[in-house]
Amino acid sequence: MKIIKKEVDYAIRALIFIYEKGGKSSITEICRNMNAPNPFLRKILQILSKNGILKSTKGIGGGFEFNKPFGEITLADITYLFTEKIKKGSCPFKTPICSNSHKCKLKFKISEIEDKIYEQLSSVKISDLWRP
Amino acid sequence: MKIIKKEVDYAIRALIFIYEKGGKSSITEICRNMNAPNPFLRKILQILSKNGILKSTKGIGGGFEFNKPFGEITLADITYLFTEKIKKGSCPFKTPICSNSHKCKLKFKISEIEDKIYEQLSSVKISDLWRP
DNA sequence: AAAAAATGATACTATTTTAGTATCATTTAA
DNA sequence: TTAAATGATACTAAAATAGTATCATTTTTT
Ligand code: FES
Ligand code: FES
Repeated sequence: MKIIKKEVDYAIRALIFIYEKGGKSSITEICRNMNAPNPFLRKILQILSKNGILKSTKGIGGGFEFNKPFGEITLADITYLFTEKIKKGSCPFKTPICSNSHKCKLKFKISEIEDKIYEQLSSVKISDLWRP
Repeated sequence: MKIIKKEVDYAIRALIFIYEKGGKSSITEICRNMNAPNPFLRKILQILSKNGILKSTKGIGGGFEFNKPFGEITLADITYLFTEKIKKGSCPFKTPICSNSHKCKLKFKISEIEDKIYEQLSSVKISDLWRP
């Protein structure tokens, strides 16, 4: 089971790099220092920007900086942006198995499972990964 | 996040069908009654057979039957057969993030997460899905 | 005003994983 | 001996993930 996508991986490294740089950096600079493809990382940081984790400034001297304290960002915050969440109470099968889908316990179990995943991911801060 | 793969989906339906048929059935018969492609289901049930959930008999009148009581088979038992498990203590990132990977907490958190997933899936029996 | 250096938006392509097919071999009952 | 089943395995198709390309917009510097 793959829990961390490539996008989340890059996003986290980029955040750590920006933090090390004193809180602000540009795609070009980040990519020079970590092994990520420039346009891909750009797409990723744009998503972090649109979702309030970073904020961006255009033009010369611009780049990305934190919009939320580094120490408060969790793995869940990042993962959430790149993975589709299961709708509560929707059947995980292509066509429902249960004859009385109304009484089905699995549907809720499945979203409980997802909740647990996020609960765990929420307990890990990006700053916990940085030089532990 | 997708938790139930197509193979798991088909496997569960097939098990329920076999159970309804009195404990034994053949691929041809199962496929006539549920909407799964014959050679794909065959590959799936072969895996259940090799892993002690079903047992098979060849030749005319042959087919698949339970090797383990229907009521004891859990969603975890089936999922387990079709998804690669994370190795305990392996870094979830392409290249490790932590400078001192020895002290890394995330590595273990990630396998804890997987354990929780299986814990939840273990609590759902296939028979729970059958006409709940 | 113009050029340069940054991000924003978005459509396209490649790679990998998941899903499904085809085929030949083996077993067993009629 | 043939038909009806599974075993093994290599191949192909579809979907999801990963990555590229390009043009637009903003901002600073000259
Ligand atoms: S209705 Fe889908 S598993 Fe119960
Ligand atoms: S060593 Fe990989 S996240 Fe810590």
